[in-house]
Amino acid sequence: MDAPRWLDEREDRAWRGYRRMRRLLDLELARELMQDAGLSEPDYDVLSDLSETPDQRLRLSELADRMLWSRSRLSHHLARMQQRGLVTREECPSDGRGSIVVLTPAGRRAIEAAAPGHVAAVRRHLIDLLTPEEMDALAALSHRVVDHLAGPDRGRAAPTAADPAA
Amino acid sequence: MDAPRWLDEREDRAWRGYRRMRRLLDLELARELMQDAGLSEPDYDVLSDLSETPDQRLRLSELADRMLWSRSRLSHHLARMQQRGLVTREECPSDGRGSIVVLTPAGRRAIEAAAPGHVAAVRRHLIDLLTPEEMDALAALSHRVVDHLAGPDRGRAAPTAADPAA
DNA sequence: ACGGGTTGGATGACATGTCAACGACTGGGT
DNA sequence: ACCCAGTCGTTGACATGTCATCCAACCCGT
Repeated sequence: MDAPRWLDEREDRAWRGYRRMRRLLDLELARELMQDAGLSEPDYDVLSDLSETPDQRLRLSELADRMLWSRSRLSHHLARMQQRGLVTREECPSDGRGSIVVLTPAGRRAIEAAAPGHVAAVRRHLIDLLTPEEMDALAALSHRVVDHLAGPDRGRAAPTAADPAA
Repeated sequence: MDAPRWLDEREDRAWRGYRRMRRLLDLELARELMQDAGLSEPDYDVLSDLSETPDQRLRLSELADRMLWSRSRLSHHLARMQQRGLVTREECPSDGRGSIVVLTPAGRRAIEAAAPGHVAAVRRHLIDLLTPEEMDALAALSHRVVDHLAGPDRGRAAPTAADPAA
């Protein structure tokens, strides 16, 4: 990295804007969600993913993969959610090590109560501010970035340079 | 919120893509930054903001405002960075309560060593993947979202509905 | 069926962030 | 000069996330 190619003004605008949006949008959405529904964003995401599933249940690692969380983090977080009665764990019949996360009725009620308000907030602070072209651009660009990050190494080590593993 | 207007497919693509990008991009940039320079992203941001300033020094609250951090968070974080010798605190001559955060030579060296690699990573994983149109769209859209969030209440309480404070 | 390597998940120690006080200081009104 | 509401920064308690490690159960070649 001898000649560092800095960001020009246009690139800088995009990068700084992205980061500021990221931070402010998150703060606001988290604030409203907590205030209106008593859920944190991580709570919401767990409940949301579970509720989208046919039986309201998922293997812990399957859920972790979908959410891009470490198993450890999910395990800790589920412990807290379990204490609040939002989810339970069941043994996995097909794999003695595994555990299955299940949405409780209270958990279902919580996500159903929270969802409309949360979606409205997402609209109010983001979606409804975008032109159709921007919406598509954001979708296209983000998916490209995601594919680029997921592609080269399938979620493993750094792909920077010569890699002795062929 | 009687008739919850859910996200249609196009909106959903944008929203999910954004969130996935957010997460993956962060993980990767943080990982590389830590590996290459031994800095966390928060470390980098603090050093970066300080180094952009004329005298390499800023009032704590000024820095906190720029970064959109709470004073408390910044105070804690500075304590850790101070222990590593990256910054120091000085008394503020004009305000007896205030404290001034100063970049140390070691801190300057750290940011100068880290910056080229970090910028390169930002390019590699984001900037260089965008078309010029997407770059401008991202800048425009993010700034609009930021203005919208900063506007109605100047970083104060919820702007949701009727507010008794006129 | 056994043994070695791998995976799923839990756990404890620790790093980090949030929130609610608190004490020090300021500045404006009297 | 003095009060006093508001601001600055720090602090401690707590919530959350990360990392290394552990154990049990799995897979697979023998």
